[in-house]
Amino acid sequence: MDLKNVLNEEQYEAAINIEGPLLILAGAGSGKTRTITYRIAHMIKDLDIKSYQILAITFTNKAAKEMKDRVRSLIGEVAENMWISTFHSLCVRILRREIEKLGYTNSFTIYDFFDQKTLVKQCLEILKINTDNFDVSEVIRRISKYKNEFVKPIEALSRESGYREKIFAQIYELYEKKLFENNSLDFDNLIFKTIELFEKCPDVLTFYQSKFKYIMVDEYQDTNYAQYYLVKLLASKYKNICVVGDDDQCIYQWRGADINNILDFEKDYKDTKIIKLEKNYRSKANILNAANKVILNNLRRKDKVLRPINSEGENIKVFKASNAEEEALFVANEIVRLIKNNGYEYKDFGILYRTNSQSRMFEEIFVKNQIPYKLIGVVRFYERKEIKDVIAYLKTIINPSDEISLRRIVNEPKRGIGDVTVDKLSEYANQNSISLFDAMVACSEISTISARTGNTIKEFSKIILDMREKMDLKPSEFIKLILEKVGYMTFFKTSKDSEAQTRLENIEEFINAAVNFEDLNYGCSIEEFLENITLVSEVDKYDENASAVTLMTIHSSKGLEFPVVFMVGMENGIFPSNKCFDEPDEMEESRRLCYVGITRAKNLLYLTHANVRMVYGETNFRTKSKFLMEIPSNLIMNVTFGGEERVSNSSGEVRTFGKFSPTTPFNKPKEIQNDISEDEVKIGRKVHHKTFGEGMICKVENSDGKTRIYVAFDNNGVKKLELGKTPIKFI
DNA sequence: GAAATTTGCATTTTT
DNA sequence: TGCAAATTTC
Repeated sequence: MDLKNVLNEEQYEAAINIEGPLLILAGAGSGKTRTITYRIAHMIKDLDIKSYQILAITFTNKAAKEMKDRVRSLIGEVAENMWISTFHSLCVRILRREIEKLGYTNSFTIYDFFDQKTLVKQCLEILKINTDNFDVSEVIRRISKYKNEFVKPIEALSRESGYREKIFAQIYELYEKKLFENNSLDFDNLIFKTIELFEKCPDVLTFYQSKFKYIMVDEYQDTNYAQYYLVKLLASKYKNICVVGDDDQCIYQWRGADINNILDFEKDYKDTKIIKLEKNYRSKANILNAANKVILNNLRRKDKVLRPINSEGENIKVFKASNAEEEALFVANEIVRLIKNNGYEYKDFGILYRTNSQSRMFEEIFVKNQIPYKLIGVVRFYERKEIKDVIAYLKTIINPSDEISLRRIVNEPKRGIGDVTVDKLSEYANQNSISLFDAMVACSEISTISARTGNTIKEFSKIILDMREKMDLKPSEFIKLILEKVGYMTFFKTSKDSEAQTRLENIEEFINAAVNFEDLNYGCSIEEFLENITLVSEVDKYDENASAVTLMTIHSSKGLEFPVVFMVGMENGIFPSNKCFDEPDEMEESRRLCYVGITRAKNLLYLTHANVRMVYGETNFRTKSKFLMEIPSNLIMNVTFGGEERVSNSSGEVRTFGKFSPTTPFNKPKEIQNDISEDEVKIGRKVHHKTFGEGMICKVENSDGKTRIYVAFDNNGVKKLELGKTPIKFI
């Protein structure tokens, strides 16, 4: 391969240094993925390294897929045997083969956050711990922390001395025991158990060490201790380890990512070669310089600077809005203007914010102005109740020990197996040391359960047992069959719930997802399908070609780029958050986040902040973000809504900046749901209620300054509602 | 049990 | 403020 022609000098060096430890410090937009894919292609094509000897680890499935596609396009199907995967899917793959050595069975299920929550609640109940002092999420965080640091329950118990800490360790111990009994693993366990497996079975470790002669890890700055340790174990035989990362982009410390992993890489691996990729191909020079200046304020970082390849570009546009609404209007207006005058498309815009709750105002304004947008990362499809129920059915069938899933669906749809019955079954199961499901099968042995309930239980367990015989069906067929057998669809079809229709559609969508998966993975099993949906995130599904503006948190934007970026809510207290002002580490992480946000922009960068904003129900004056002040003023251009602008450079000159087009389809915001003016309330008008669905106003009543309306709902009869208090919208 | 009402609480979430 | 969870009410 003619690498010299397609790579720059540093990239070339990175691509040809194959033996021994290599640290690639790759700044944002420096052609990192390109370098890695050529590196792999070079190894296979020029050096005759076998593809099955290569392991490449990424953080997202999307990144893994992209890398695989790009390698494939360079060298063709030989790439197929290469392991390119996320940490988690790598571990699942190993564990599915070997976990029996740890006493689990290979049909183990993976628990998501919600399953974890349920399990922790169970643990707290068993240990009789008052939930006032021990918040479930806090417990999960602590447990996760232990696992990220590879601390086993026994070690946690012996190391903790504080009163609370001891209790956390106790919960951790029980939680692990329960997970084991359920033959289930949580996300952190996938990595934890793989390490445990390697420690316990040196022959297994040796096998993988020998297999993976060449290892690459992307986004190394965001690895936690457990991941670091796992990589270290795997790489210790050949030490052909290449890690790629950017300490300035470490934004997951709060989740256990240890920035020292990248900062100390040279200490960990003797004779490390370091290559810096500092040429930035993505952003205009002004944008890049701003990013460089901001990040310079961090103390703990590797010395490097991003050098622009592109021209200066326009100045960074800063807009001070009087309030949140104006901020959103401004953004909407700019989008419309740029599309009209400068040939941009909707998909060229990314709106980035610190917290998901900030998206609301933008959505509202975009809806009103018919700007198509896609929201990433708020309500995840697989987190909807009905979808989780279907998944719980699958998990119950696949893994007979999974009590969490079984409990979830045992009375869903309602079939008369309530809490009392489940408690009886559970007690029997404990006494006889069998699983809850086996207790159900043997329910006739339990004297306290009536014959009628017993029959229902038998009927239910028979369905599950029958389904276990049908696991060779295609996933979509399998899902359809189970739903039919338990009458789930019929339940929704006859349900009065106004959400029923949506739920039904979601389930159909879920079946479609199964069909899609089958098409892409011929002959795949239900287990594979299930695994895929548990391990795939929202950002993975981000479609860069969809014609819509993207709204997402800065965190989710890592690895993406947009021709035009709006970073909104640039105010102290939001970004950086209040906490950062007390904790320097948090401030630095926040600054890195700011750096990530800025470097997403290719051509234009907008930073907006509001003078007044409502936060937690309180309206207060706001100050502009500390980070904004860190950008040299000669790179900034203050803009105003209408069109004129003021340049805040030293010379104080004023230029004109894109006039507001009169044809811009712009409406001032109209009613928000709760301040509907009374004269709009007319009999016959159609409304939508949050819980009751659609209906029509049939009577209006005015008394003591309140307006009450009577609405005949399509599915829920007539309700009397107070205007302004009830969540309705006109349709 | 479901619906209405009150209370509480509030970053970021690659898997 | 706006929401989800907890609690009370019907």
